[in-house]
Formats: sequence, C-alpha cells, structure tokens
Amino acid sequence: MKPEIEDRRVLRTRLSLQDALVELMAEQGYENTTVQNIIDRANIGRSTFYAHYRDKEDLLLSRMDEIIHSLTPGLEREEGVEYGMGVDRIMSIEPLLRHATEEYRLHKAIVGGRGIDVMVRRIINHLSRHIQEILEARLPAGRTPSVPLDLLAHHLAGVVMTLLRWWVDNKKPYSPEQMDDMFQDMVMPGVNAILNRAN
Amino acid sequence: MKPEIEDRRVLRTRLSLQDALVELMAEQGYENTTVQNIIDRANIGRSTFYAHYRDKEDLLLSRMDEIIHSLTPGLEREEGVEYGMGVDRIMSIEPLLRHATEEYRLHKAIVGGRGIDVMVRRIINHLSRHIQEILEARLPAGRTPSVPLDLLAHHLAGVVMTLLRWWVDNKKPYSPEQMDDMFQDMVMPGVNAILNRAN
DNA sequence: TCACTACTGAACACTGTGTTCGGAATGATT
DNA sequence: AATCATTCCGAACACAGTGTTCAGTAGTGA
Repeated sequence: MKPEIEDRRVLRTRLSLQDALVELMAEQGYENTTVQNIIDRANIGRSTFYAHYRDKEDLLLSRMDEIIHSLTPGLEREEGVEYGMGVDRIMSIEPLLRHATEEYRLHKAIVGGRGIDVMVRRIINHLSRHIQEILEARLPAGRTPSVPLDLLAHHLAGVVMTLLRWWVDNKKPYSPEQMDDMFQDMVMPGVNAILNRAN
Repeated sequence: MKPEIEDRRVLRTRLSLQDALVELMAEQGYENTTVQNIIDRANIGRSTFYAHYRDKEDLLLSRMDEIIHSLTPGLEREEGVEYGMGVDRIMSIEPLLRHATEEYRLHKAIVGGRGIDVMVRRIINHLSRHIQEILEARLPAGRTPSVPLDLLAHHLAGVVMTLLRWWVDNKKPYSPEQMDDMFQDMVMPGVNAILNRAN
C-alpha cells in the first residue's frame, strides 16, 4: 500500500519539479531519470520533494493530464467538406503528427523506443473518450452498432497510438498528410460500415 | 554498455530458471519479481544466475520467443470457405483468445494491467511479420497498395494486441467468437479495400 | 517581534543489483 | 581409482537508488 499524500503543500520555487522532469525525460528518458536528477535540476531539497510527491511516478502523473492535453490537439474535423471525394473524414491524425514534429524529443521520450507505458495507456484512454463522443454524434439515433462504441473508440485510439509509435520509431518516413491518408484507408471503411449498417 | 554474455554455459539443474520466472510472473507480476525470488524458486545460486544471464530481462528475453510462439497460435485460416457470406476471413483472432482463456494468468501478467511492455512490443513484431506474409500472399502480383504492407501489417498486429489487452483488462466480456466477429467488422473492410484497390 | 509554514540537507536504514572468489560437486577420460 | 576440467555454490562485498527523519534555516504576514 502506497502512502497517500493528502493535501499537497504549495511549492514556492523557481523551476517547477514538473518542468525539470519534462526536461530530463527529453534528455535521458524517464527510466534513467532519478529523483536526485530531478531535485538537482529544480534546485530543491530531497525532503521537499518527498513532502510533495510520493515518488517519481506521482510527479509524472501530476503533470500527465496537462502534457496529454498539449500533445493531443483536436482530432475531430469541422465538417470534412474540404476533403471532397465523397469521403468525409470524421477524424484525422494530421494535427497530432504535426504537433509531434514540433515537440519531437518529448514525444520520442514518451512514445518512442521503450517509452513510458503508464503514460501511453493514459493517452489511449484520453483519446478513447474523445473519439467515443465523435462516434456517438455520428451514429444514427436509436441504432445499435455491431461493435459497441466504447470498444470501437478504444480500438481507434489504439490505432492512433500504434501509428504514432511506428512513425516516431521509424524516424518519420512519411509526412503527416500521407500518414493521415493511410490512416483513413486503413480504419475508416470499417468504421463507416459499422456506423451505417447499425440497426 | 551492457556486458555481453557470449557463449552461455550449459545449466544443469532441476527447474529451469525460465520456468521459475514464468511461474513467478503469473503469481506476482514481472516488475515485482526479484532475482532473489527467481533463484530461490529455481534452487540456484546467485552467482550461477549471473554466469548465465546478464539480468532479469535477459532471462525473460531468452524465453520470450518460446513463450510468444506458444501464445500466438496460427492467425491464418485455411481457405475461409467455411465462413461463407461472401466474406473470407484471411485472419482470425479467435484461436489467440481461446488460448488466452486457457493460460489466463500468464496472459494477464504479460498483457493486462501494467503488463510487460518489452514483451508486448516483441509480440507485436512477431505478429507483424506473420501478418505481412499473409498480406503479401493476398496482394495481386505486381500491384502497389496505397499503404505499404509492412505498415499495414504493423497496424493489424497493433489492433490484435489492443483487442487482447482490452479483452483481458475488461475480464473477457465477450466470447472469442464474438471478439473475432467484431475484429473482422472493424479492420477487414479497410484491409480488403487496400488489397483490392491496389494498382 | 512573534508565530507559522515551508524548505534544507545531512544522515540513515533499507532494498535490490551485480561481482568476486575460494571451495565443493559433478562427470568425463584415462 | 586418480585426475582434471567444468560448473555450481553462497557468503561477502561495493554500489546505486529509495524514502524517512530531524534539527536547523528562511520567508511571510500580523
């Protein structure tokens, strides 16, 4: 049983611990970063650290949702009008990959190579919830799809993650647009069939 | 730099270290298992362990391919004839899930909850190679698909893994057959379109 | 100036890792 | 049976990292 940290004290300091962790993660990866590294970087005493966070992971989780939010820009598209060809893209991974290009080191630390599994899972759950809303909006009222929407959403979130991982691990062999095109080709026929054939 | 263990000595003992690890993984998870646990269980001296394996992970990897092989029974189907309805299932996750039911504790330790990330990745790569062969056999000769087959295969392997994970984490809410039906609905339209529309 | 809260950092106990080395057990060869 | 090489044993050790404790210091506000 891990001890609880009930009401977190207010921290008064220059560089926040979270920022230090993010920096170090990008530099040397999460696993290789020790508590000592973090407090050195943040200029904070050891006991202070433990007064605020249970451990390294607690610190990571405290920042996680913030990071995730910044890492996963809107997956939905306005109305798909501009994509013509009869195909309306109800979601796109292009903004995500574009953003990953900008924050490459951080993305790589979280998602590439060994990555941070806890975080990847959290991201998938986050995406999943988001995607489920999109799907629900698209499902004709009163219909029941052959695949429950929570599973379908989880599946799609998993695919997004898989592609992002593959893309980062293979050093971005395609442009975000190309990746998105392929994403559409791979998953949308199935999704559309499920949503439209629902009865 | 990790030191290399060149030619592994032959181990003469009763219960193999790998078996001990598998047992302990199922009982208490991989992360919680220490080298001490392993050598106690296997009745082996500490220095003997380190004469054979660099560390815990090295031991895991040494058994990994074996385990993976046993965990991933053939994904391909004979000729899809028996599935009628105009749909030929070129692959199925049913045998995989069926097997997971039998070896539930082990699957759960590897794939469920926190799981063992290294191993999951390895499994995905293994599946991926397998699936790519299936796809290549299905692609009309001389055609170029809109999505390179290695990416498509990786994507499919990822989906299989996602579904397995979801299924285990949610305590098997559907039967292997049902899961496979949904798998088909979700991914096969896309795969078929890509293979058939190749030019 | 007093009281309060938060930060400091050295010291400590603890867990787990990986190495070293003298000696014991095993087994093959002659 | 004697010899010899190989393998195993396990205690001892050095080391890295964790999380706790505590007496002392610094900042803040009334």
